[in-house]
Amino acid sequence: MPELPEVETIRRGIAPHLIGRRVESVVVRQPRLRRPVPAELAEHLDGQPLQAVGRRGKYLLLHFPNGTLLIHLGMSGSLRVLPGASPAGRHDHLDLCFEGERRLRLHDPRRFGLVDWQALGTTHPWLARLGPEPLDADFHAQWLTQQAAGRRRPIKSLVMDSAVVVGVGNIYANEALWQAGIHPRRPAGDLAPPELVRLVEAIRQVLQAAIAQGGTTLRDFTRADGRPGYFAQSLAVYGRAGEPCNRPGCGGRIEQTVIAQRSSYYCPQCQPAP
DNA sequence: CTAAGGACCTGTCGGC
DNA sequence: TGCCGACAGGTCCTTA
Repeated sequence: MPELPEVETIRRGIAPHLIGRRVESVVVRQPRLRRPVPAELAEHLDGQPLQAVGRRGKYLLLHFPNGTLLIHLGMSGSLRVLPGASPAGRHDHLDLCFEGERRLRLHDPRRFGLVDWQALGTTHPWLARLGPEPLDADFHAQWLTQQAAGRRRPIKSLVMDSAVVVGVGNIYANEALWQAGIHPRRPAGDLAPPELVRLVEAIRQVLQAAIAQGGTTLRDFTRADGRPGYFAQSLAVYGRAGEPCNRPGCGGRIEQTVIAQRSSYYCPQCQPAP
C-alpha cells in the first residue's frame, strides 16, 4: 500500500500525538509478519520515551533513548493513533500503549509488514544498502546516470530498486515516467542525459505533490487519524487504462502492461516505445 | 555482476 | 448465489 508519500504522511500524523510520551506496554497479537516480531520488543520499549519519529525510504523510525523501532508497512499495513481503550479487530497485530491513553496500532491484513529493533549505534541490515532519498540533494541526474549505465533492465524497474533510490513504488514510478515522457520498458542504459534529468525532476515533483495531498488512497490507505489521502485524483496514468492521456493536445489512450511482474501504465503517444 | 521469478499473506472483484 | 482465478500500494531470496 504505502509508498514514500503515504509513509511520510503517516509519520507526520503520528509524531505530534506520541513524541515525549513513555511506552507503558506492548501488545503483540500476531508476531508472524514477513519476519517474526522480536519477542523481546517489550523489554526494549517498556518505560522508554519516544524522542522522534523519522523515516528512511518506506521505513518508519521510532527513536528511543536506547535504540530505534523500525516499522515497514508492506503492501497493506497502516498505523493509527487511538484512545487508550480501543477494542482490537482482525489484523490488528501490534499495539504500542503510551502514557496518557494513547495507543499506536499496526493493522496489516496481508502481513507483509516488518517490525524490528535497532540497538543504539548500530545500522539495521534493512537500512544498510538503501540508496539516496529522492527528495534529498544527493539524488541527482549524475547518480541516476551512473546507476543506469550499461543496465538493460527496464527503467521502471530501476527506479523502483531501493538501492538506486528509495521510496518510489509502483504508483509513483508510473506517474513519474509519464511526466518525464519516458516509456517504462526502455532499457535504463539507453536513456539520453536530458531524459535522466527530466526523470529525476519528475520523481521529485510527483512525490512532493503527493505528500502535499496526504498521499494516495486507492482503497484502504488512511492517515493516522483515519482520513484518506487525496492524490488519487491527480493520478495521470495509474489505474487509468483505456482513458485519454491528460497531456494537453496529446490525444493518446493509456495502455496497461506488465513489467517485472508489476502493472504498468503509460501513454503510447507521449512515451514512445523502445 | 545482472535480471527474472517465486515466495510471503489476505481481501476483493469480475467472470462463469 | 457461489466458486475460482486474477490481481493488489513491497521486498527478500533463489536461480539462471
